[in-house]
Amino acid sequence: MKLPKTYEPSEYEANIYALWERSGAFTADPTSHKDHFSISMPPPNETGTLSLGHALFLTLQDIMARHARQQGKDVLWLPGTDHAALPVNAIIERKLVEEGTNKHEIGRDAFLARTREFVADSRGTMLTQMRAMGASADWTRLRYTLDDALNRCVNETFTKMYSDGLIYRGNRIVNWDPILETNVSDIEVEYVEEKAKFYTFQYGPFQIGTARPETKFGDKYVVMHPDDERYATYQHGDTFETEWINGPITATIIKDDAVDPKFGTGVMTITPWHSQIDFEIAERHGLDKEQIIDFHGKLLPIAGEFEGLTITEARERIVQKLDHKGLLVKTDDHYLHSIAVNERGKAVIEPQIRLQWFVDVNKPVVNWKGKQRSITEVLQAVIADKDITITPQRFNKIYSHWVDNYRDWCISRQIWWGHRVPAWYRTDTDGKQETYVGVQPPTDQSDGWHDWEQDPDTLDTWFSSALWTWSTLIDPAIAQDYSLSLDELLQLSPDFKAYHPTTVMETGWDILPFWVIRMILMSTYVTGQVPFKDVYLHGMVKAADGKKMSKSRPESIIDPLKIIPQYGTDALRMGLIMGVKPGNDQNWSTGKIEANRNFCNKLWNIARFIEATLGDDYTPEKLEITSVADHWIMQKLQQNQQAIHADLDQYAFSEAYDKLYHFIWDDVADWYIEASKAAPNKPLLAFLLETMLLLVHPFAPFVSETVWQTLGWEGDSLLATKTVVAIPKAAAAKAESFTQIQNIVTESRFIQNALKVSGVTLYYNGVDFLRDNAAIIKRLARLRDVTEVTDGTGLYLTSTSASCWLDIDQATAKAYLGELAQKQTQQKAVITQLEQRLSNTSYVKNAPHAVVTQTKDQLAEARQLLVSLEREYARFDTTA
RNA sequence: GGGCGCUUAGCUCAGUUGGCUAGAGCAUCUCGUUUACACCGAGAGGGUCGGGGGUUCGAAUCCCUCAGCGCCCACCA
Repeated sequence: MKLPKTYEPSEYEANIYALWERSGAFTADPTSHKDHFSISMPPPNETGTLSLGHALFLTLQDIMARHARQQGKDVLWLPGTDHAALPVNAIIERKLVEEGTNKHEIGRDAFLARTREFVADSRGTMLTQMRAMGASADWTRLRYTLDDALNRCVNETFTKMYSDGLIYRGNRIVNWDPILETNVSDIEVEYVEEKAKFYTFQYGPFQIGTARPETKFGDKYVVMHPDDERYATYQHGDTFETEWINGPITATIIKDDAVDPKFGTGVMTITPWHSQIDFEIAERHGLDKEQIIDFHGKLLPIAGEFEGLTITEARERIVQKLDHKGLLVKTDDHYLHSIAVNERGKAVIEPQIRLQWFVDVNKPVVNWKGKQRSITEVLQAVIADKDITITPQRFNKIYSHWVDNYRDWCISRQIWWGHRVPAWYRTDTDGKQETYVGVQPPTDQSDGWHDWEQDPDTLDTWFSSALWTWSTLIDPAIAQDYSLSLDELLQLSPDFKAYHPTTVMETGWDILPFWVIRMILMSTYVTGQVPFKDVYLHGMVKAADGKKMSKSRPESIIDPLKIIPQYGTDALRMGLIMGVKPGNDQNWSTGKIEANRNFCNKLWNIARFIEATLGDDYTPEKLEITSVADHWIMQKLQQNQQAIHADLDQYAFSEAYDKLYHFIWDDVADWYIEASKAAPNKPLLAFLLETMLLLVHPFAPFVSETVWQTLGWEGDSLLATKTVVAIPKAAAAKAESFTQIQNIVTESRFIQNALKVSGVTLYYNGVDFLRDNAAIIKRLARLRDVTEVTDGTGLYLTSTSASCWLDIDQATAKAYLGELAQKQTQQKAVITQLEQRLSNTSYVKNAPHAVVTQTKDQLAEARQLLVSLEREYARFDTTA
């Protein structure tokens, strides 16, 4: 015996993984004549550690990749990491503060050197941990969002979009984080409910409500809905004088339908510099905009005596001052509103107007299928035209909703870690400014002009992530040749030619708007291709109580690296996909992991049994399907293999897993292995094991490969690189006989259990398949014997048409009358139901023929069973 | 305000275009240590599929409605 008694995953996993990687089993070959299959791995944060979310996506993508390899495809699963600009930048800034310095003191170059050092130290951690999950990724093609080639792609794309007018620079209102001192995109902002005070002030003839009096210094426009009857006497453009915080001001009346007449007094003043809505109103009417709060969150000189105070410091004092002036009308202490915070760091967002770079999503300059369209039009078209399908389907709606509400994407960030905006500015001696945008820095020097200076900002991390599917396929060596255009780079890169569009994008539904939509945006624009044909979205793994795993509740976080040594990676993988629907969140449950640890053990022991049965001196023999059990298991094997592959082709992972689990545990272990103990078919057992290992492999690669390697039936061959084997055809009639045997065994067990008897003899009268399988039945039903007789008394079995009975004396058997009566009642109910259905002419007329036939068969079967039951019942009733 | 999802056994969840007596894992109860496995085997109990209405020969599945839970988006002057 080569297989030890128990499977200890931790003793094998690392070695098995090393064996795979060393062998090149995961290395893609773009020159292969096989069909290509490709997945871009969503690049995790390079400084992160493996979470259950990572474990889930690695499992799903690994199943896809391994399944495709088994189907004989050339597979590229391209791994990588993301530079995660904002969080990494924040970590370094915090470290600097802890050291008593800051980024401005040490300067940009030192800051970047410091950051590079930090990420280099931590990047390996994530890569090692991804391997621990068994990920069959092509590590020879590992990419990083800050690779030189990717940086070139970023600059090329930016330049191309700039020249097409898809990227512009403008003064727009942005979500400003005064703590991290950068702006963040709309979708990185989250809202937190907060109870606040809501003040109503007298403002000239009007009353206005606000929760933010500290922004009101510069307010000189009062806005109301044009149809609001209460203010019909006031005309758009009218002015009036009023006393305000720091003395008298002149205010102008503006009519705009952005105002909700039902809210408060239906009148508001606006602060265009610090509110999205106010900004839009100001834009519509060409109004002045003034900055009130600086970029550190402090009040500017316009606040007069309040200058330099923070928002919270100033608020109460301003209210007091207005109160003293008699302008405070009322205060509502129970006002509930949402405040915007940055999801990274949770700092309160202060809208600010800043000169930023934006992607224009509405300009119709993208060439898609021969037409000039806007980005949003292309994004809608790829779904409408089914160039891309999303699983589960319901996310189509969510996708459309996002795209319909897409606003210009602000792509510049005021942090240092990341791809720097490829724009340079210079001024001449008269102060005239010139902008240059290009892949490489401008080199010209002209008299009368100052030197070029690069834009200090970096790009949103998602800008480079959006290029991921194709930028990672560009040959890094070719990318160094700047004489080539971006299009030439793509066309000359073998990986791009072979693997793009990628086959499928597997990721969490939460980053559909951040990433999936933007990859489609960039890929269609730059390459003219969709980035992927299918999108598969998985759900979140939440804590056992159904709430999010959160750093604020450390006890809620499950660390996969603690689960793996305890239960094995395979158990974790299968536990994460068991019973989980695409796009649905799941709650963590150790029970599922345990169940799969047990499943691995079951598989291991099936292998041990087969190994022991074959014996050490076993030499391969020709496969022959002989017994009814053989035919039955081969039929099951064939059906399950087909069904499991079909499920996997449709990304129905939990369905495929469920079939696999029950085939192996119920059919193979509980029936076929047990039957084999009476009469083993060695070549068939060997074939069955090999086929099972192949079926299990995508789900549980470690245990399956460990068994395969330990047995060493084919020398050095790897299970990971084997392809699907054809299953020889079984005879349906013989397989059916085995189900008869199952009925006999099950009923015999049931009766013995119910009557608390054991070691009973089963008699039968002239039934061939019973004669042939007497030993198997005896063993499985734990009978004393299975004997052929011509006649006799006892308790007849009712679940089979075969004539057989258990040798149980009348007195004991009488106790079974109750069971028989109960079964009769059940059976009569079934028959009544079926008869009613068939007597319904509409049913017979309307239901599909197959369904009606099925019903008739069921009825015939049910009647037959009832006859048996009644006969048996009568026999005892009369002899009693 | 708009949208999406969920509500099925004690618990966690499957149930693919409507069609076997609605399933799984865990838990529970009974029996059992037979040399693959106690991380085991055999057997059992347990659900009027959230409530109500409708469509249909037929509804857990489709439609309407109500209730509860969760999430997303917008707004919050």
